[in-house]
Amino acid sequence: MSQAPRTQRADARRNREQLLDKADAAFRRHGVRASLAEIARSCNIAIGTLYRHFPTREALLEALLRDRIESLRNHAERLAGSPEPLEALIEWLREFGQCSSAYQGLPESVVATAGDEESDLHAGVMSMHAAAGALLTQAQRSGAVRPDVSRAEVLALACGAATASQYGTADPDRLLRLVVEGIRTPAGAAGADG
Amino acid sequence: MSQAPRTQRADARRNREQLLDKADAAFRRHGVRASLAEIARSCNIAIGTLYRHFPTREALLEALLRDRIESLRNHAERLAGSPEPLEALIEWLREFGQCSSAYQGLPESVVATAGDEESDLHAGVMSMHAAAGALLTQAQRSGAVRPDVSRAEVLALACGAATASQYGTADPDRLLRLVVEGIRTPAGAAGADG
DNA sequence: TTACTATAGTGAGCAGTCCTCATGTTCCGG
DNA sequence: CCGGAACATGAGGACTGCTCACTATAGTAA
Repeated sequence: MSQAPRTQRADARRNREQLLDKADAAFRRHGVRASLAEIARSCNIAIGTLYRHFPTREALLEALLRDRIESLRNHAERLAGSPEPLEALIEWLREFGQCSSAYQGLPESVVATAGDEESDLHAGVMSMHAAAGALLTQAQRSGAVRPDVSRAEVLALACGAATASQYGTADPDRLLRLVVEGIRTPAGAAGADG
Repeated sequence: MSQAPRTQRADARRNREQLLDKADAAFRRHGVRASLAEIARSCNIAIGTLYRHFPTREALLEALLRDRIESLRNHAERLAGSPEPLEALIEWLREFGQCSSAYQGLPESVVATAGDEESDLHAGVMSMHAAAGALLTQAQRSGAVRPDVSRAEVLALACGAATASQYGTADPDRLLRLVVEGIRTPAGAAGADG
């Protein structure tokens, strides 16, 4: 029973926060394969402590991503019902792209992790996708976006554009706008096809 | 001067071929970080021999890529002057996407390597880009593609679409077609803007 | 065939990484 | 101040990438 301290000890919480902070920086700089020992070192924390907080690299990534994914879902829900569905979709895809390309190798990692239904990320990713799907459907109902593109296709294109923009010198916003041109309803099409 | 054997020894050439063959398979299965020791083992060749032929992982990748890159350049040059410039561009971008996404992590690797002007790949990649640029220009002159998209943007989009199609369930050809929709001249635009 | 040697092959070993766990330390409620 | 649960520690085992001193062989010439 007991009144045992329900909450984390103060030093542990401090360490956890610091680890997340430095891990984010390291993943941004070196991609998802950044050295965990280096992250621990940059916090003046022993490697064992890092593993106590985050038993695996994926756990650390999950912790970093959980907030962002929830934030993306909330953002999508906030944009639902916008009077300008296409602009809303673009705005959301821009943020989605930024998150997707924050760490090199992240999409592969997320797909591998979130595909596992046991994963903590699975549910979050699923509901984020659902919220994004609502945004897309809305833009399609408004007539701005072609009805024959799927949620998976739009997410893949936005993610691909954001990731690819890092390979070279292309501007991510510009690539996203080009992608959006591709999924818009062509000028002069009114619904029925030929 | 001397009559010393100018050419590679027969056993060395055999080993080299076998290494390239198995390395291609390993990179396809596990991405560009596949275990080199495993590749050597699958050839019944000592790890030192692999490193004798290919001093670094990048050298091995370069050897695998050189042919493909030259093939892409030749393909682009063959398609130059096609009576259907847009179809030609699409056909080439499809092959480009397939090559780009053959190994997981390849685009990052190629960009890092080819960006170095000392690299053996640099010149090949540059001339391939030039040939692709000609294809794009041709499609733009024909009026099929918007004049305001750059070569780098088109390559980035094609590469991104091909790569992203592997993250999920999206069909790479379908994504490429959507990308092409985005760079086409909008229906009902005749040059001057508003 | 044999002797010779440049070329090629070998794999133990170093260095770096991931992760574990037995041990030492610290916070916090009483 | 004490007890002990929670926490931190870092040496060490297992693995991987890569090196290099040594061995073996292909190909040449006598």
